[in-house]
Amino acid sequence: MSKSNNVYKDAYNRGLRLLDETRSLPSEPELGTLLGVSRTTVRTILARMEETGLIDWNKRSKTVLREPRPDDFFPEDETDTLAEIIERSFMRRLLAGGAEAGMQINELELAREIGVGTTSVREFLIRFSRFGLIEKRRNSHWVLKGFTRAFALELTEIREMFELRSAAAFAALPEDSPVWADLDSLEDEHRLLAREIAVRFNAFSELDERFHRLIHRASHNRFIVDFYDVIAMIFHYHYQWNKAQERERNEVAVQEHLAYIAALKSRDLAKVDAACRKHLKSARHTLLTSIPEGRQPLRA
Amino acid sequence: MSKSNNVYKDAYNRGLRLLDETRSLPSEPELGTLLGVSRTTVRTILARMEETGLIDWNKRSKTVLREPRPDDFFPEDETDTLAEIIERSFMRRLLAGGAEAGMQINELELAREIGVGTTSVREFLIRFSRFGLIEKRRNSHWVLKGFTRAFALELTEIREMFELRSAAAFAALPEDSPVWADLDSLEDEHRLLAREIAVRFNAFSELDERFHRLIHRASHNRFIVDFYDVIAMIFHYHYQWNKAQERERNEVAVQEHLAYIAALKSRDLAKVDAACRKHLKSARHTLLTSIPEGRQPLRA
DNA sequence: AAAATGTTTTTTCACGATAAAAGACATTAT
DNA sequence: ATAATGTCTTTTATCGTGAAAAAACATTTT
Repeated sequence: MSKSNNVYKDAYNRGLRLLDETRSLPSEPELGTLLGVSRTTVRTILARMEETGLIDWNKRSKTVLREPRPDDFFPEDETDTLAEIIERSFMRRLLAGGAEAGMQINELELAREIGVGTTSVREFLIRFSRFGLIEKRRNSHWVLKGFTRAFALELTEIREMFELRSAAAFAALPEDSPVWADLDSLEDEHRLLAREIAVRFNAFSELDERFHRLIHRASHNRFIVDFYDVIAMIFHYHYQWNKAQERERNEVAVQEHLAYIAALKSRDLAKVDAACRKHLKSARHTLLTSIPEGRQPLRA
Repeated sequence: MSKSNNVYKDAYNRGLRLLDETRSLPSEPELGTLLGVSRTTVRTILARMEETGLIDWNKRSKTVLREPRPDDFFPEDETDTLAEIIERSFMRRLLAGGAEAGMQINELELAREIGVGTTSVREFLIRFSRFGLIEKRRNSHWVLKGFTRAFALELTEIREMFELRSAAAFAALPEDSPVWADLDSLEDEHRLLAREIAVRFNAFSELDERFHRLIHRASHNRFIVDFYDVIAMIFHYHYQWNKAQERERNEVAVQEHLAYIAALKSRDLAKVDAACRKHLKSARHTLLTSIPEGRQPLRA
């Protein structure tokens, strides 16, 4: 086996959802942009849609014949990229205990366990190394540095430095910058979520990421923007395993975001700084309490 | 062909240098640590040394028979790792003009041109991507972002943020920390270089890196420490192609370093801050003047 | 018994090969 | 003439493979 056709399968599933909305599909290039794939893949998708009787396809005409049924969709897990599969397996191992700092990581073993080639695992580890959790020994194995309190402190130190700077840059943006509209709509989403927090509290993490990314982008600095990938990755997994008081935590965070947004809109740098610090402080606290480790590192 | 034996060849060359110093070689494990390779490689080296009549090898006894001649050494270029070869080729293309921003990078073409497999090129590009000069389009090619003025400004912005913080942390280190001794010996090296600057000015870049890495390490933050890799990489190539007023620039930098060191030793945070800022300002200026680009970005 | 050497096994590194996906070119339809 | 479709070519993603290098195990020497 060489390459899975998950790109096709994922695009096909997304394509099925388009059938509900229209009587006939647009042109091939248009579908390509819509689904984010090449025309080659679009044609493979159309071919199958015709085969399964979903559409009638003849050159430019692509008439919808019937609505897609649940069994028309490819199974969810066949649409994942290899990188996603490897990351999930790796993180499960890492968080499911038994992952002591200093432990060595074996490419071959990982590859066998996940059922993929070594090349993919190697590439994953190289990409993953920028998160600061693993390190390579020159022509030898990888070493796990562990998701420790020290790691969390180092991460949040940078995060705070970057976000304070980005927030200040954001507040200084001209009136006519499109980010203000983005901020307004994020504010609306926050208000909506605040009202429905009891039932939709788990929708927060996604909103959280969009909000912070918007702020970081104001820095106009690729290193700051890219660093948010590290934070996002950590918080993504953190949300999955630390469910304690999730509702309460998110409720507090939404309110902090709203205060933060208000401060940004005021363009008062002192207020922005205060609101930003307050939110980051509680975000750090949440992260730290979820790391079980008795002893605090020496450097406070 | 599968894997070159550059590890062996490089270790062999370094091993030859040991022959000058002793009558007989130490044990295999000891040689392994000394050369930074496994015992397997040590034994391959010893086998060849015996074959070429350099030593007499019988179990524990490894008697030196003669001094190594120049032709005993493997050629320099056979001791490079593939990663080094690829990086050099890539940077040469990137700096040798014709590398416009937005240009796309072709893995296969690069691999063919350098004469290596595609896997190695892919892995190199993934590793290299953290420098912020290239970016991957999801299941498609890489895009060159270009070594532009904007890049240099973003890089130096982070550098200044990190170094000011590290320098402050450094100055706050306790009296008995071993870094003060390191700083002292670096100071000596700087004084020595200052005296011989006329003839040894090109020894500065290596000293520069060691000095700044020492300071960054005081942050005790892996993200700050790792970020110096980006700076080091840029400066490494920058030094190679911008030779204008190299001697003068380095002379100034050495003096700035000495002032910076004095400030650190005084532990006066205000002085540290001032000396650090002054040096970083001229470093930024040097880097910026070497980038030919008329228009300055809008965000000043 | 501790440390070295001798031997075998495992892992890493790098390649060529192959299917999926993208992209380029030629042709046809509006 | 522009934009779509049809066809062919190139590139990317992934695997299995084999040599280099590391690591583990067994045996001998001090």
